[in-house]
Amino acid sequence: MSFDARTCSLDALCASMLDRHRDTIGVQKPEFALRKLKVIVTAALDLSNRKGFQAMSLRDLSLASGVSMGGLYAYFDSKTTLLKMILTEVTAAVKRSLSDPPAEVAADPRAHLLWLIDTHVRMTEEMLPWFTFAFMEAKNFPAEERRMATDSEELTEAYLAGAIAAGVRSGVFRADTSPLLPALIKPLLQDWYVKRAKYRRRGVKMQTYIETVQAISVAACDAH
Amino acid sequence: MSFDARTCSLDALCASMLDRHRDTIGVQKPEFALRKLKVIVTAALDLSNRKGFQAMSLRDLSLASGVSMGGLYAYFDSKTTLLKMILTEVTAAVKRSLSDPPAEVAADPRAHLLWLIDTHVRMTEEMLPWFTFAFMEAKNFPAEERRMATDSEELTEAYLAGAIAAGVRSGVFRADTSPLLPALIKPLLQDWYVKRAKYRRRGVKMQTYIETVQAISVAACDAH
DNA sequence: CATTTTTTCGAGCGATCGCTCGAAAAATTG
DNA sequence: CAATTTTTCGAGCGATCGCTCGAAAAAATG
Repeated sequence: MSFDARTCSLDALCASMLDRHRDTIGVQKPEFALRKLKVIVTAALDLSNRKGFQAMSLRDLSLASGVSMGGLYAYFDSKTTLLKMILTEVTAAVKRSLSDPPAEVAADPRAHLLWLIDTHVRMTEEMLPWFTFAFMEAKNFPAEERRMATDSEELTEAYLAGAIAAGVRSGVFRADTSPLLPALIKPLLQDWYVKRAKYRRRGVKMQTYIETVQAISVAACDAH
Repeated sequence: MSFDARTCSLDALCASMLDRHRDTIGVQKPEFALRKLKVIVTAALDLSNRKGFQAMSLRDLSLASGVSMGGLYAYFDSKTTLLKMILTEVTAAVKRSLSDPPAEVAADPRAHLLWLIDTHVRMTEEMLPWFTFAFMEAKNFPAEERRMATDSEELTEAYLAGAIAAGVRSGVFRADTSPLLPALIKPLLQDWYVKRAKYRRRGVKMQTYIETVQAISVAACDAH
């Protein structure tokens, strides 16, 4: 299936969070819970992305979200749990969005590679604060949460590697394509959200960015 | 001049720090000061890169370096000053290493581009913990220090852009080379230190990495 | 509307933070 | 070796941290 932005909306992601943790979340009524959770998560991503997750105090979060200190703890039992909840949704969204390409795309390695690049950039654009949070903060996370982030990154790289390997086998990509290529396409994809402010400042359109990364990637492996 | 690893050693960088801040550093004798400063900086980079600069407490730093709390403040007057001192050395090292290529390299745009890539990777390898600190932590820095980091990044990109523009003018690079190319070579260079652990785990040699990034970059702009 | 349940609140707890400062230890000097 | 300077030390200060919990407010119930 092609990329569906609706499954990456704030609403959808918070609803999923609520569902995944309905046993530990103290608020019973979904309409109450969803409304507040969205406010909390929005504020948490914003504060974290500006000062770092560690530097975001729960008093900051309380003030920014308008939810009292005690109120916050109806949604998570520790600051680390909040981190894990957000991280879980990001990694799930990555897998959901990249795992099943349209049939006609999956059959064609070059199309598959182009599709992965296109979908990844669109997904990160849609979930910008989530990705900024999950992968720029990752190195300061506790061990278990850091592992979640790196596993998710390696999964993306594995999808790229799969498409490229298939292309090499079928002859549309050169046999001497560098084995480092999948690892190096990854930072090209990540730059869209890591340096988002720079590209915005320069007026770079998402479509231009996608096509440039696609061109660089294909030029590095295409058999001409 | 070509890349000189000696100017990027711990000794050289700490000596430079000492010189730059000799008026605010309370320890008079250089032999005392340099020895301790090296220990402090080494520990600070290590702790910061594992837990984040914000999360590194000065008590952690005191314990890891073997220098007492009070002793630390003979070298900086605040935690932010320590940050700024390290950042200053990194940005100076970038400018020093990349600003003047050998004459025969500067005259040839393709050689210049290859040289910038080679030199950047070698420099970041030599100063690995410094770069990890300066650019992975940057987004959580106070405004002024964050600006230092981004300015340094833009300087590197400007060097790449200069070499590529010269190549386009002289016809060795295609006229329709993407204007995004310099911005996108940057994350390829950064991946060497951002994901250093991954490349080490996979046994990727620095020379292989350099050559692959060079090949991808040239393939994206070469006139064939 | 009285009662019960659910949600929200924020002052307060112990721990830890960046940082200071007077005294001890070490090195230098005459 | 006594006197002086330089270096090192760590307990303690006020502020802030993550987190708790009993009470108030709001909503649902009968």
